[in-house]
Amino acid sequence: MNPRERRAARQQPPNPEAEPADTRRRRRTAPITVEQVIDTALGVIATEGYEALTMRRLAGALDTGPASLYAHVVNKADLDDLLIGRLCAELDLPRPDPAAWQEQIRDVCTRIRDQYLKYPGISRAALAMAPTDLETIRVNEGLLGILLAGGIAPQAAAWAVDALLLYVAAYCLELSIVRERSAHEDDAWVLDRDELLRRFAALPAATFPHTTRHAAELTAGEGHDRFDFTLTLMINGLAPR
Amino acid sequence: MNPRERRAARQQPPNPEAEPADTRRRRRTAPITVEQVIDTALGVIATEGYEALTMRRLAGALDTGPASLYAHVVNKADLDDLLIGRLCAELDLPRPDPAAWQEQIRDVCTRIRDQYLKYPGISRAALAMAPTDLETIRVNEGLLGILLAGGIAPQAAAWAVDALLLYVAAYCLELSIVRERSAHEDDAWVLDRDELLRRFAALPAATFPHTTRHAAELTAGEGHDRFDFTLTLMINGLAPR
DNA sequence: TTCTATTAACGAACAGCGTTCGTGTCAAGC
DNA sequence: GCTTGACACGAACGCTGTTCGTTAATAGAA
Repeated sequence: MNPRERRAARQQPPNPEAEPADTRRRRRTAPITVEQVIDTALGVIATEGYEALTMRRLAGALDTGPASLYAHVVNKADLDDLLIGRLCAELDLPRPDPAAWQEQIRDVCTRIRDQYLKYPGISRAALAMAPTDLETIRVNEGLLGILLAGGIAPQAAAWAVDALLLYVAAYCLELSIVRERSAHEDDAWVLDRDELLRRFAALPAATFPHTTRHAAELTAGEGHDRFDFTLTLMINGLAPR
Repeated sequence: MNPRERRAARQQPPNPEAEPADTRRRRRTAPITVEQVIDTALGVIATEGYEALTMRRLAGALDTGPASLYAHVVNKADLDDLLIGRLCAELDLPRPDPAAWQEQIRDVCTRIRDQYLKYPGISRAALAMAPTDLETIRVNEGLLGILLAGGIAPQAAAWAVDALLLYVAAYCLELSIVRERSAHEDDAWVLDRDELLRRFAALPAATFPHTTRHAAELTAGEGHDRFDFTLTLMINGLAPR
């Protein structure tokens, strides 16, 4: 079976009459399955980051050569789609509660964020993904349902889902980049907050009055304070006045 | 002079007593300068996209080999910083007007967006950039000034600048990816809006009630409607009630 | 003017990347 | 028992960013 056909088959709604994972024995002690590839890939990403996920590295983790992967996956891009699909599939979504839609939106976005951050850098793949994957649509549907239940107009709700997901992915991507740098960067190029604050304060106050004056605010934010702030921003902007 | 020293020198505030671009002749008819490298790189990106900007391609455009570039640039990452710096330098920022802060924010963000989109894919480099570049700080300062003039509290203003810039970069990155796909993708994998609408509508209504019902809204949006919407969202969330 | 130290430019190479081709090897169906 | 088809895989291709060692040309000193 052509891997392109595999991909096409995957995009169909799940067909219950398909035979379940046949476990025939091949030359290997156990044949490689797509699920196994996804699991291994996520393992590599979790421990070494998305940048480290190469076809060769993944093949090595499966004790085989890179060519073997192409029997299960069309592309690296296709693999990316599979990974994001898996991540989305693991998310469980609340049943929309009209009275608590703001809390629910915040909750789901936080869950997506943490899911992304478990696999550093993977949000880059999320940005580039086709909006046709079933699991992705499921998450979209979940968020959309919450907003609609909250009384948001359909058009606003649809675009807001888009904006929220885009922001979450971008936030995680940026954070992963920063973390990766601070992890395995030999020399400078990476700055902790104190250093950054000092730099801002040391700028010429004539040309950068606000930056020097509010250096503290610019560098403030423990944990996900910035994330929470932006979510509040969008939710507030969305809520009918 | 070591290219790392070059980089360090670049990060200093501009020193007016530095001698201006000496145009000594080397073996080449004209020596390569950093500005020339940046110009050529931007040219490559503008016509072929950021993905096509490799050190070899860039060197080729300068009629030399890839090794020659490393006399002017530490890294590809360093080159990225230079490119974003140049883009920021070309932005002109309005003088903050307390009465029109919302318009001004929208205006500057739109300018940044268009600047990014002129060089497709470059926003990826923007996401990864160190917040120490002078031109980047200049843009930050400009946005911060507008928000402060508008009466936004310093902490909210500082974080809002962050959120806005992050969203703009992510929006442009996503758009560039989609455009690149629709440009040089042989077969499917790219979907126009009609196709997308049809797919949404064709989903099982039992499991995706909102998606099928509001497929039109989900796929709506000419030009930068989504961009404008999200900016409004954030600005509305920011404005004191 | 002549000599030397510095510096940019460059050719060649390295390790690694995604991907493809051809081949080998196994299990199932007639 | 033989054919068929799917899977695994070694080897290779054309890329990538980056480094090394060398060459050529200039700037400043003598």
